[in-house]
Amino acid sequence: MQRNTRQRQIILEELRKLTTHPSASVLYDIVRRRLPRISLATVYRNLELLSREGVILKLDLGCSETRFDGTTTTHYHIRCTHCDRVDDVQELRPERLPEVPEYIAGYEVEGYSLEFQGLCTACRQLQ
Amino acid sequence: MQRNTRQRQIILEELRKLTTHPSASVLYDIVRRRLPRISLATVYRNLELLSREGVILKLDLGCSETRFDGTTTTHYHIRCTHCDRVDDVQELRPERLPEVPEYIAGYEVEGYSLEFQGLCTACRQLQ
DNA sequence: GTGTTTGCAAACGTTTTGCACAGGT
DNA sequence: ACCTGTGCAAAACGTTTGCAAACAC
Repeated sequence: MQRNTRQRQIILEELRKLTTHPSASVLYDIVRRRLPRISLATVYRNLELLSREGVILKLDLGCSETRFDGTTTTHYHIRCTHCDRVDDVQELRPERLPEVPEYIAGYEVEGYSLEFQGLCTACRQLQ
Repeated sequence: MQRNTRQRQIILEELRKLTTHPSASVLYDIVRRRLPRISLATVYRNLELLSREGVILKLDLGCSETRFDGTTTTHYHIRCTHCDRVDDVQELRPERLPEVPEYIAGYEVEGYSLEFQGLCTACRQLQ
């Protein structure tokens, strides 16, 4: 049976406050303000557990660190190729989403991931 | 000015022989049969250089290792969630590919990545 | 009380780097 | 001759693990 620890509560609470799709270590720095003795391993373990349970989303975008999303409703992301900022994509017309055949190349298809890349407003101004 | 070394030639040649989208270390093991003294760092450096030049493709799929593709023509991939095998996707109707607006969420869009996941034939039979 | 979760430190797997030497042009 | 590229070893990086103590239930 799974337990409701203070660490897990606060990790989820702080993740849900953010729209920035933080990495484990960014979230660790934030959570540490409320739980100064928490360890990075605890953050990793809870993010793993919460995403395995479908409470949060683990985002494997093209950047070095895995990012996390407190929302699990289907939506897409765009990542800045310059600063690795990640934002939600709202303006996708659903009729222009990929078709998902039951089988592709002999595989039984389970799903797909779609991620946009671009230059964010801030980085565009630096160019 | 860039040089045409034997290591670089053979790395590219062996990558292009494969349709398996190998990781750096898998390709290293193959290249080593022809160049026994080559180092893994050289393989990494050349794969990085070749992909930066647009000669090959660096695939950041959801698995632990980066995979490489000797082909740069636009196509998509499907990865087995069980064994991490990666195959090319042929059967995508282009009218059901994502639309790419010029701007999304304030970003100047550069492109997108689309990857399918599923169970390959071999892994399906083990279930 | 039991069994899950924690903090810590150490290990892990992948990728990158510093450096002196080798080799392409 | 120059200066890019190599092999090697070590470091870096993000993440996971083993363990004894702490804590939720």
